[in-house]
Order: sequence, then structure tokens, then C-alpha cells
Amino acid sequence: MPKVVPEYKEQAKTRILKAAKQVFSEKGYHDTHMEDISDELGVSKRTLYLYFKNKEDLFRAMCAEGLEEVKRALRECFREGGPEMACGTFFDLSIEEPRTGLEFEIIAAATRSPAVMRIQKERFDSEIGIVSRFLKRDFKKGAVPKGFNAKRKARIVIALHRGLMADLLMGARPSEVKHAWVEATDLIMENR
Amino acid sequence: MPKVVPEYKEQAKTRILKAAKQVFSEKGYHDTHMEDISDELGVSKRTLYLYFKNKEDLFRAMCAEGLEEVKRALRECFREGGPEMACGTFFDLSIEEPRTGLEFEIIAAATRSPAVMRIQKERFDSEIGIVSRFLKRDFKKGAVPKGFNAKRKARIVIALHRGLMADLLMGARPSEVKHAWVEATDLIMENR
Amino acid sequence: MPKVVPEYKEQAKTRILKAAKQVFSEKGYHDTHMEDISDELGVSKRTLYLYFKNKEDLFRAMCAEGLEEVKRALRECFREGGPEMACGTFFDLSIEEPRTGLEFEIIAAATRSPAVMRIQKERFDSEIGIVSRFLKRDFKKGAVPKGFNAKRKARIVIALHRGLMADLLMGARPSEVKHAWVEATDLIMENR
Amino acid sequence: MPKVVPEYKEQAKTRILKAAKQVFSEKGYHDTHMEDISDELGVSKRTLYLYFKNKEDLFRAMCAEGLEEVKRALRECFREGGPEMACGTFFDLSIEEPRTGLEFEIIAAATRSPAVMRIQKERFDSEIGIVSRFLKRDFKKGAVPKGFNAKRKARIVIALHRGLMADLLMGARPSEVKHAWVEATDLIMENR
DNA sequence: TATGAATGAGTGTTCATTCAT
DNA sequence: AATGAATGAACACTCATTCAT
Repeated sequence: MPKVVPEYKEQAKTRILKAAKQVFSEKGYHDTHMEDISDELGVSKRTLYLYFKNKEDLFRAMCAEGLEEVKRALRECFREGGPEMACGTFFDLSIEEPRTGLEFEIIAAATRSPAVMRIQKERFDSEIGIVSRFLKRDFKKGAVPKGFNAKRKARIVIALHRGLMADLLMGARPSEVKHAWVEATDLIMENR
Repeated sequence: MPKVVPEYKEQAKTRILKAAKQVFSEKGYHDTHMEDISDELGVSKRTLYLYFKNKEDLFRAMCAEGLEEVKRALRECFREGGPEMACGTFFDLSIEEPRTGLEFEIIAAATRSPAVMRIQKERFDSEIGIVSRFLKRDFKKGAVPKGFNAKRKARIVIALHRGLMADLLMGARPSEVKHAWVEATDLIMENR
Repeated sequence: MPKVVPEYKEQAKTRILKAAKQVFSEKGYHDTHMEDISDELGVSKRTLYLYFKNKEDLFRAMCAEGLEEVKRALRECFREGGPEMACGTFFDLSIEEPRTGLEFEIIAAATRSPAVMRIQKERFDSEIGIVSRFLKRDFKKGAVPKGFNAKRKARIVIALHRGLMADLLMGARPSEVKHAWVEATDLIMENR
Repeated sequence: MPKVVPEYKEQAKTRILKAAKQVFSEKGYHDTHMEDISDELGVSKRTLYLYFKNKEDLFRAMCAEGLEEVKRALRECFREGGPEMACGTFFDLSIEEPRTGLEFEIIAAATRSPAVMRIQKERFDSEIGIVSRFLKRDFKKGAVPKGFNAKRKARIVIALHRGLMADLLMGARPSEVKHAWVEATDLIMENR
């Protein structure tokens, strides 16, 4: 069974990360205790330390895990259909999942932890990279407008999305926010 | 003498809030200890409790204080010149001041503290309100385009700004970010 | 009252050190918990941390404190009377005080902690220094024997004493140990 | 096969004890974890528990094991040649092996554990017994001096040795320590 | 015989807060 | 108004030990 072990370990790690994300999202980093996470999983506190060196390590791993998720989601949205439609799907997806301040807490944490910063920077870059690649693809189909800069447009879209998520968190009406998003992405993408 | 006291108290509070903002920005809420703030001021820890009930109270007060600052800054920018120019000034102002994750931490904190939420929501609303009022004013000078919604545009601009600030925090090149901002605000404002 | 404070702090430290010595002697370093020490004093655990950085720091301070005590005791013994008599007094003093393994634990700890090592080395050197000074003085009164080396003799006496203390700890009969000590110091001091 | 098992068990135990001595010497009792010992051996932690009830049991066994070694070494030294020479050899042997505080830690531990105390007392008695037997033998060859007490002399020699080992541990120069040892044993043995 | 996974019980340390002056 | 001293409650983390295989 020696071959099974590493797989099992991976599974265990993944399960812990899922629970961690859940609890960190609910309570925030500092108000989340290792015990909260282990309780969520139904294991002992001690067990977490078999898989992660300490709380910070677990948090970092959770951040890194999130990176993959986002990439997947973005690719999914932009795979087919034009950019406007993709943006719409992307937004709808974003407001579906439970709204937490975790992303913003991570951004704040990044300014104080080089390790988190690295992960988060990579996340931003990935997001921009993925979106800009799709934009390039889509614009190649038509006439590329003068001065078109896919990466810049991607940055705008991603930043706007992040900013509007904060609006939602602060209780803005989803319909209003969505209208803003649609109007903005239309204007940005059309590049008339 | 009795009349002087309340004034003095206000002064003292203001000084504490300034120090608090400084330290909270540097270290974040949880890693900031009351002692750090009192040290920054050169007073005793105990003194802080003469002016604020507890740490959270102090933090809330600091958040509220920030609200006024932002309003002032926004009004300053939009007072004269068209929206494009105002946006430029606003952005330049934003990148001048030391970049910290405090704003994002507050957003995360707001999701867990109704009091902070209230303050932060008010802040968002104020920002949108101020910007939209200026937009209305400016557009009245010209022909108001069909479907023009000042508040929505304001929301977009403010959200985009917030999102791009995160880019800067994560180490994006200021020139790139500024280009994105200029391109986006142009597209959004022109509404062609 | 500002001048009183440092004195008070010294007093508090001293009281803590006394309690610490008591408990460390009884239970040994690792089985002594900070709470045991604070309980002994009737203060809160937290208070100890106002005066000492951590457990190790407290232990080190206690070791250093012991150094002074030993010096005092040795000087007292050798002040008057010839070396034989001094040795007798010294020994009697040693078996009076409660027998604990603390000294040996410190020796062991010294091999793993440079800070403790430094203190303990200083202790050994002081002991040898004090005894050798007295030996020199006493031998000057008579004819100094050929090849007389006060420091070496001092080292022998101190080492022997240390070794015999272990015998006592292991339950050797005090009278037997004292006889051994007297015979040995006689032989070593007479230098016939 | 059934006959082989007990032998194998003994071998395994011996191997564990050797590793234990190694690690306990390096790190001391409390800073040695069962895992350190199993790592040293390349087996699993759990395996240790097949041979020893618990950590303390393992430590006790290691102490007892040391007893035999010391006896062997002492007998070896004193077997031939006069006492002075034996002492020289004994000392040289002592400074050869890696110097650790383990012996002193055991002495300290003995004051708190009756089981360790018993072992250590036996060790002290054995040492004294062996040396005194040799002294008796050697002195019988010549004229036994008046008041000669072999056991007492043995106690002195052993205690002095122990005391000087501490000097070495604290960084005293080996040559100085050896000179002290030679001078002292000469004086003690000659009994002029 | 041997072990990977899991844990219960416990410790040092921290911090916001209060007491007495 | 201001503070030095003190603390209670809490948390991250550790380690010897056992379960199930």
C-alpha cells in the first residue's frame, strides 16, 4: 500500500483546505482558531499539524488553492461566446457563491506577508493573463481596433469586478451592481 | 476652564486617531496592540481607554474619521475641470499616499461587524453620491446622452478605482495601472 | 515616586527569583511550570512575564543569582581560620541546606545553552578564584612548599566538593561523606 | 525459530538503547523525543513501544546499561599497574569519550525518580566497590598504613573524578584539569 | 514484527483590559 | 488627566502514546 499513502495524504490535505476555506471565510483569519477548522472536519486539532506546519502555512495553502479555482472558473466563462457574454457569465457566477470578505482580507494580508503577496500577485497575473488571451482571440476574429491592448483591457475588467464585489459585500443591490457591470464591460469591450 | 476641557478632549481624540491610523495601516488590526498606539503617541496604554471604550471602538472611530477625508479629497478633485481631468487628479492623489491594505482590511472587517459595515457602506454611498453629483453637473452642460445614469457611472468609476488600488498593492507597475485607469475612465465617461 | 519604581521592580524580580529557585529545585526545569512559580508567590502567571521574557530567561536569571550566593558563602567560610577549618565549615554549610539536584541539572543545561554555560563557567571560575586567593594568603604565612599551585589546589577542592555532593544526593551517609572530605582536604592542603 | 526470537529481541533492545544513549546525550532527556530516537535508528516511533513501555522506561534502561560499561572500564584500568597508573589511565579514558552532560542530568533526575535513584546509587556503589577492592589489593602488597580505609579513598577518587568532569564540561583546559587530577590522586593515594 | 495515522492533555505565551493611585 | 502594575481568558502548538492494519 505504499503507493496509496501519498494519495491519501493529498486527499486529507484537500479536505482540510476545504474546511479551512469555509471557516476562514466565515470568521476571518484571526478569529479562526485551529480548533474551529478541526471541529468543522470532525478531527482533532492535532491532526491539522500533521499536514500543515502551522496556522499561517495552512492559510497560505488555502490561498494557493483558491488560485486554481479562479483560473478554472475564468477559463470556463470565456471558453465560448464573445467577451460580453463571457463577462456576464463570469459575473453571475461570482454573485452566486457565498459572499465573504476573504478575498479582501487576503489582499490586506499580502501587504504584510511576502509569501501571501507572491500567491496573490500570481493570482492577479493569472486572471489578467487568462482574460487577455481570450480577448485577443476574440478580437482577432474581427478587426482589431487601433491602440487595442488586451492586457490593459483585461486589467480593467478584473479590477472593476473586484471593486464591484466590494459593493455587493457592503450591501449594494445585486441588480444595480450587475447593471453597472454590464454597462461598463460593454463600454470597455466595444472600444468604439 | 470648564469650557476648554471638551475642546481639549477632542484634540486628544484626534491625536489618538491619527496615531491609530498610522499603526493600523502599518500592522493591520490584529497585529496592532493598544501599546503600539500608545507608544506611537508617547502616552500610556491606559490613557487610550480614557477616550475610547476599547480597541474596537477606537478602530471604528478611525474608520469613521477616514470617511471625512475621502469626501474632502473627492470634492477637491471634482470641483473644477471636466470628469476626465477630475479622474486623473483623483488617481494621482491616490497613488501618492502610502499604500496600505487598510482599506481592504476594513472591507473584510465590515462583513463581520455591523458597526463597521454601517460606516463603510456610508463611505461607499458618499463616494458614489459625490461623484455622481459632479457627473450630473458636468453632463448638464452638454447634451445628456440617452440612458445616462450618473449614479451608475459613479459606481463604476469608484469600483474600478478600488480594484486598481489592489493592483498597485500587489506590486503592479503604477504607469500600467494609470494607463488602464485613463483608458477606462475615458471610455466610461464619454459614453459614446 | 518615579525613583521608587526601579527599586520596586528589583524587589519584585528578587522575590520571583527566590520562588523560582525553590520550585526549580524541587521539580527540575522541565517539570516546573510558570504557573507553579506564580502560585508559589501568590501572583498570576502573567505577572512573571512582566519581569522575565520567558521561562528560559527566568531560569538563567536564577542561575546568575545563585552565583552571588555561592561567592558570599565561600568568602564567609574562608575569611578566618586556616584552610582545613574553612573546608570543614564550608562542608557543614553545604550539607545544611536542602539537598537538590539543581546544581547538576544546571551543569547539564549548560552544555546545551551558551548563556547558561557562560554563567556556570563564571561560577566555577569564581569559586576557584576565591578559594585560591585564600590559600595563597594562608600559605604565605608559612613556608610555601615547592611546586605549590594555589589555583590547582582550589580546583581540586571545589571539584571534590561537587563530586561528594552527588554522593550525598544519592543517599550516601553524611558522616561517611564528611570523613572522606576531611581526609581528602587534609591530604590535599598539607601538601607534605 | 521460537528460540531465536528472544535473542533477536535482546539485540533489538540493545540497538535501541545505543541510539537512545546517543540522542539523550546530545539533547538531554526532555528535548529528546521518541521520534528522535526512532529516526536515529531508522525505524518507526511505534516500534520503540514494542520493546519499552514508555519513554521513562527506556531512559531507565539506558541508565542501567551505562552501569555495566562503567564497571568494565574501571576494572580494565585497575587490573594492572599501581593505583597511580590506574588513575591516569582512567582519566585519559574519561576525556576521550565525547563529553556530555548526561551523567549530571541523570544525577538530577535521580533525585526525582526512585527508580533512577536506585540505578544511580548502585552505580556509585559499584564504582566505589571496584576501586576499593583494587586499592586493598595493592596496599596489601606493601605495608598498610595506619588508619587506611580503602572504601573512603575510593569514594574520594570517584567523587573527585566526577567533579573534574564538570570542569571539563564547562570548558576548563584539559591539561589543567589533568594536572589537578594527577596531583590530587598522588596525594590521596600516597597517604604519607 | 512493524507502522502510518490520529489524538488528549497540557504549556508557554500573549493581549486587552482594570485597579489603585 | 494620567499611569504603572497586575491579571483572566484565550490560543497556537507540542509530545508521548495508542488504534487499526
